[in-house]
Amino acid sequence: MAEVNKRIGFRIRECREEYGWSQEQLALEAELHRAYVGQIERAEKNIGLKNLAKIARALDVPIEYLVKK
Amino acid sequence: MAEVNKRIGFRIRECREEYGWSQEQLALEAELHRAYVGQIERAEKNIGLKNLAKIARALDVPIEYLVKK
DNA sequence: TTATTTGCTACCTATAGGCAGTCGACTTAT
DNA sequence: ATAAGTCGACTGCCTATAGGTAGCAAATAA
Repeated sequence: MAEVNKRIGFRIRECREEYGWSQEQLALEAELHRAYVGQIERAEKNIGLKNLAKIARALDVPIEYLVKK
Repeated sequence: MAEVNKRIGFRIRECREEYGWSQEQLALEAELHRAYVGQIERAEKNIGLKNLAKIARALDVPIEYLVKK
């Protein structure tokens, strides 16, 4: 998967762990499925903007923080 | 389509017009199809990160500029 | 041990990604 | 004027994959 997907996967995991959240808890907050969240963190899916926005909102960070180099 | 898609569609168009580029020229630079670029600008598709990165590179702007509020 | 969490697989369906072609509005050359 | 060219809006269509889920194995913690 593209480098940009690895980057945001890593950032999402980082933020999630700061909260001490499990993937399942994040999934709940973002209204997504836990397995899907895992796939995003592992950069197995090329996430679309809508779901990226959902996750950013759940983590209370701006989208640009997740995508920035 | 989601508000985030409208925002980036507008930003892409803005940047493209600053270059004086047609949708076709941007499509060429970004290695995408002209009709698809039009759909993104009109927020008719929920763009994925990979293609967003392609367009940002073509426009020589950071991705975060396109997604920021 | 037992409970919790994550990794991973296989699978389905909704839609993104991608393309051809038409249309109307403008511009420009003839 | 008008024919030719440019551009963006828009449609319809195909296929690749994102989005979403179930289930189980393998870590991790308690």
